[in-house]
Amino acid sequence: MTAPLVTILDDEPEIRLILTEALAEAGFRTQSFSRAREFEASLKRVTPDVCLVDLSLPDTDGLALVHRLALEQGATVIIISGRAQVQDRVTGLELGADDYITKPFDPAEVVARIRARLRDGMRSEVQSGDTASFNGWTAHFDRYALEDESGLETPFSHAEGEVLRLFLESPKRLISRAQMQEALGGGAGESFDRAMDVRISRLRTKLREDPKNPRLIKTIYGAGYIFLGDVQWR
Amino acid sequence: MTAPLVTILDDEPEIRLILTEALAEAGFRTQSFSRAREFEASLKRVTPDVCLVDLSLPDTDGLALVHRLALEQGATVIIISGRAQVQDRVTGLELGADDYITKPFDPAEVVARIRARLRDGMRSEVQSGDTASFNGWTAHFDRYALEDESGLETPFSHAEGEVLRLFLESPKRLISRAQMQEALGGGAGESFDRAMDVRISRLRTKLREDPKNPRLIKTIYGAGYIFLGDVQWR
DNA sequence: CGCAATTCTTACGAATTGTAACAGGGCGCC
DNA sequence: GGCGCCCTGTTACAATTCGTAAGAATTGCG
Repeated sequence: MTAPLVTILDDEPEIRLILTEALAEAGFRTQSFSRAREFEASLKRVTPDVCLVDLSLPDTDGLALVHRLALEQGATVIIISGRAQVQDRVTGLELGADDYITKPFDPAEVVARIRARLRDGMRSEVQSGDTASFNGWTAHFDRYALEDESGLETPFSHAEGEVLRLFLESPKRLISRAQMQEALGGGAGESFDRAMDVRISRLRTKLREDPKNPRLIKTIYGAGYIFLGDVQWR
Repeated sequence: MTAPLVTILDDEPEIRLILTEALAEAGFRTQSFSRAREFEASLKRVTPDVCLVDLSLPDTDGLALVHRLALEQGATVIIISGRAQVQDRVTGLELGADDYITKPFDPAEVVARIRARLRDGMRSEVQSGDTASFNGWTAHFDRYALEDESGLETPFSHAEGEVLRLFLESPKRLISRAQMQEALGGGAGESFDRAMDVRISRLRTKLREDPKNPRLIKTIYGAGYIFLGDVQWR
């Protein structure tokens, strides 16, 4: 699995530098161009996963280029432009761009928007199943199974998975009972909240927690629960 | 081909009105909600093509909702928020949102961004072949047969094919019973939903699933079904 | 009309989940 | 520390949901 390739087309060297650095740090491969000519030539050799394109180029009509790229070539195009009028953005998007970012921009947001576009492509492809690892365990939410250190899998149910997901989404943070109830069953009906205790109890058994000394799911008396453990989503 | 369905979740009536009008004019069907609860309930019946979600909701944590929608349900989510800080936008996008629009917004831009997201979805649906492969199997919908790894073919019926096609069109995504009934039987009569169970049961037999440990068609108790398996249409 | 294939309905057993009851332990108060 | 009250954990049981077998109804075809 190679890193996604992002190409940058902008005539300002400073912008190219900022973007190249930010993207490299985010784990992407990059190629940058200052002229549309060179950029289009390179497309004949490789197909980038995302193209960042500045509209105000000296040697071509940016919008026409975007149109060729997006609608004819089927590439994923993000426009980066100094023109911030709504009308500019609308026409850019209507012409086939997948996103439109205005200068000045924050590199972190550019990275986040690129990731969003890459996710889109994934969705139809191999779709990275959402799994998370923590302290020797691996939770496979796609197939509802908890994987041991040794690879042994224990299935968990939907209700258990909801609780587990909630914990893994905010580890090392106190989660109050009310929050939990709201996030899960839809706390409208004040059905006895003991259901939650049971869910957690069952989850603890599957995680093989020592009742006397829970290491992962800790109870904060009178406040809620807290999930310890170093979570890493994949 | 029916118009794409866009749902709006925002607690301000004025915003809902503006968006509903703009979207209707642009040719979309719309549904709007003021509470997250009602919104999530509706998701069990229909799957919108795009969800517009306001983050600052009175009755739930907007970010958690977005995460559930985007990663768990695989929905296309556009956040509309009053919080305009870069950090807010980045976390929103990282959590799975497909776009992030800040208030105040121009309806025309919202429409353009929705169209961009819909284009994305189309891109992968170009696959119009009537054959799909997954995990060693090949389904030939043109001649109603399921092909083995070894080339052995098992015929399947029309009803079985409908279910299989539904699964293969949205793999690795939860499909609620209601959605399934809508897609199949055409929600007419409230015929006893056991019919669906039977269809799925028969399909499972043809796929030689182990009843105790199904690998492809998984049941989510109280929620629906999910089809695992890496699908590729030809 | 008869036959066969398909599909639905019915029925009952199995799995999951919520509810209730009881046991254990923390925390304040004396 | 000891006593009670309240919060939490666990177990048992009931309600709901689901799987599948078998018979009934439907459809299609000759």
